[in-house]
Amino acid sequence: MAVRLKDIARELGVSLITVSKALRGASDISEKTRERVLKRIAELNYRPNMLARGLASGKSNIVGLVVPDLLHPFFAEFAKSLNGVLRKHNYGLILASSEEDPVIEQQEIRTVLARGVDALLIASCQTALRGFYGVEDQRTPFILIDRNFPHLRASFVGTDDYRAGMMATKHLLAGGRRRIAHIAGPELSPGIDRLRGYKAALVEQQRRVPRGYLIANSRVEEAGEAAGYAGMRELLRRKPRPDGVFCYNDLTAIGAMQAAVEAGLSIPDDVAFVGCGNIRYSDFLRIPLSSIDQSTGQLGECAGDLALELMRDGGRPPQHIVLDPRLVIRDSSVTPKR
Amino acid sequence: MAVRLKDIARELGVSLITVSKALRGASDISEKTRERVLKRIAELNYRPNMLARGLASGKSNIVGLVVPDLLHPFFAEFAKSLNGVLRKHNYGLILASSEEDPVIEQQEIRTVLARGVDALLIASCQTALRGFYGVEDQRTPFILIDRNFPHLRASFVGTDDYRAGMMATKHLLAGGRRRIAHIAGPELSPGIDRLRGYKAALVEQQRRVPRGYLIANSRVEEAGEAAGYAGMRELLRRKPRPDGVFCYNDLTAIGAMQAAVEAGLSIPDDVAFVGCGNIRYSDFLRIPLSSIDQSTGQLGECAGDLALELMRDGGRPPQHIVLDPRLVIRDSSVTPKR
DNA sequence: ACAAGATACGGTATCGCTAACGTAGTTTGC
DNA sequence: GCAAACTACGTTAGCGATACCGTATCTTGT
Repeated sequence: MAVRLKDIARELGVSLITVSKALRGASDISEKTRERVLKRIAELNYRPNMLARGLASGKSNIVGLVVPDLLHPFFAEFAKSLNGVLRKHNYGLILASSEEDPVIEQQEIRTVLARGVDALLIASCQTALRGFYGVEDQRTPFILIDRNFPHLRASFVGTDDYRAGMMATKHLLAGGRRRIAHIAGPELSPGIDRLRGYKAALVEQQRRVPRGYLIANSRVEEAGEAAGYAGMRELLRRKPRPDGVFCYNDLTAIGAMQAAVEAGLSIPDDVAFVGCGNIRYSDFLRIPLSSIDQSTGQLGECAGDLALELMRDGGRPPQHIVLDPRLVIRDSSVTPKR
Repeated sequence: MAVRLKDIARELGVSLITVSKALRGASDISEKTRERVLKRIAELNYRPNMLARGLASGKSNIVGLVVPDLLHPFFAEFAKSLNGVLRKHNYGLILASSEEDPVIEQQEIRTVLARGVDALLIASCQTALRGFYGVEDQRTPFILIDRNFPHLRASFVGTDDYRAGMMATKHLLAGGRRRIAHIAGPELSPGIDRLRGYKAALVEQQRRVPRGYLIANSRVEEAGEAAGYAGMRELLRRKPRPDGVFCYNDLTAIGAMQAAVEAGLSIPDDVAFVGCGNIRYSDFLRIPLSSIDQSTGQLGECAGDLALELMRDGGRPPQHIVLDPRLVIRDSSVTPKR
């Protein structure tokens, strides 16, 4: 097998302990011995067995991430930047996907915890808080990402979705739209809060939230385009039809725009669209999509930093990090200047 | 801390070994005892400590995946479907990203191996084979994905990129294009093979590979759009300018099309495009993009299955799994019927 | 000159689990 | 009726590292 501390120790005529200490930069070791050991360690390309170290020290140097769908650009980007932060601090990342299924999610959480992760990040798809029994009573610090549970005393890193919904809707109002619809997301905090923001923006401008202009999206996020397409088809049957649509996310918006174009409408003249998430491709779509940017990369970094903090000091009280969304205006909501 | 085997054993008045055996379904245990143990295990919501199990058994039940960029839809989808296969067999996934940097890649490979993964999947960004010293001489089985090293005796799962390049180019030829350019990818097997396929298709039709129609892409893949944009700008300066472009991948194609549109050209009438990878958004672009589909999800499954095989039987010789690409025709290469 | 502290190193006992035998007690074959 | 085989369970030794404490040697202050 691989080289072990014991081998190096014997070779160098010192004890295993001394090698271990040199490796970890302990203070009670002479400069000379340390160098001698480190030199040999480098030559042999030795790497400590992290399983053994984890078992002995109680620290695995691994963080667990449970997301509903890796393919979704939001989670992919989040995972990427989280990973970047962790790598710099010598933490590994163990990844699990729940496929938007609360049952799978619970299993995954259990197995990830059994692997002894030092912290757990979860974008949960539990609609009931109960799913979190078993995470709470672990010692392992955990952080909710993107999707919050207001009544759970836990750390959270995510977007101010209420403001996101409000900004999007206000933007449509400012563009002179009067009949603004919303294709909503699943009943988790982002969907709920964006919807609240949408409603609040309308109310603030003394408008009633129009009946029938609100499409509840029962499907999972994964089928974003299909849900958006179906939602828009429904909206197109309304009389009068909406002249602006705020969509739960960009995938939904893409599907919705597709339906509008197929119905012979012109975007944004007949109907304007705003999405959320500002995915990389928004700029290159048939009609470039206005969207709410969530600074996804930054969210990943924040979550990583917070995880590192919590691992250093487990007693720290839960923290909430909520980033402000930013509106990115493109052709789908504003007639391009000519 | 958590419940341990020892606790359950004491509680039930049996030995720790008996509990361990019941848990793992060993044969030398009575049906009665097994049930009694399993019942208690379920009640206590016990999960074995995987670090300890890994250390003792030499099997961690974890697979490592090293990719150049998680954000790239290809790798995101690959990781997703791989994860699906692994989950069904109770394997975890530890993820590392090299950010297209050979040095980081080597570090990540080392740390992942140090974590005792049972198998390692790598989409390598090493241009020199040397980067693979240290992986080879490990006992851990490993599989190259997407990017192959022809001279390395290793398992590989990926696309037939030569055929991909050939199919794309032939499709352009069949559409009556006569001046076909190629914006190439990095000098790794997919880029090299797609280029070879492109050349072979031209030669087969008795055409010379036109000088100046081949754009070498020195940048990393991540900057796909920018590279495509820059590449196309260069192609637009050629006289005569190309009437068809095969782009290394879809992101490159998106950037290239952007440049063409900005130059006032009409797609596909003035110039046709074919990409590769068939990303989810190809259908919704300004001009829907013809592309070579790589069955990415299936690749992930194949890689997962192969990894499981290799872990079961380490002595098995390296296997090559090469899936056939499939052409998906959209507006960017064919004038839509009216 | 000698107790007290600092310095550098090592021994022992885990961490939670599994592998590989051991060993009672029961069944079986002829 | 007794060795051989089978059944069900237990004992012992690790896996490769760390934590915690012990100890020999060297400084130091007064």
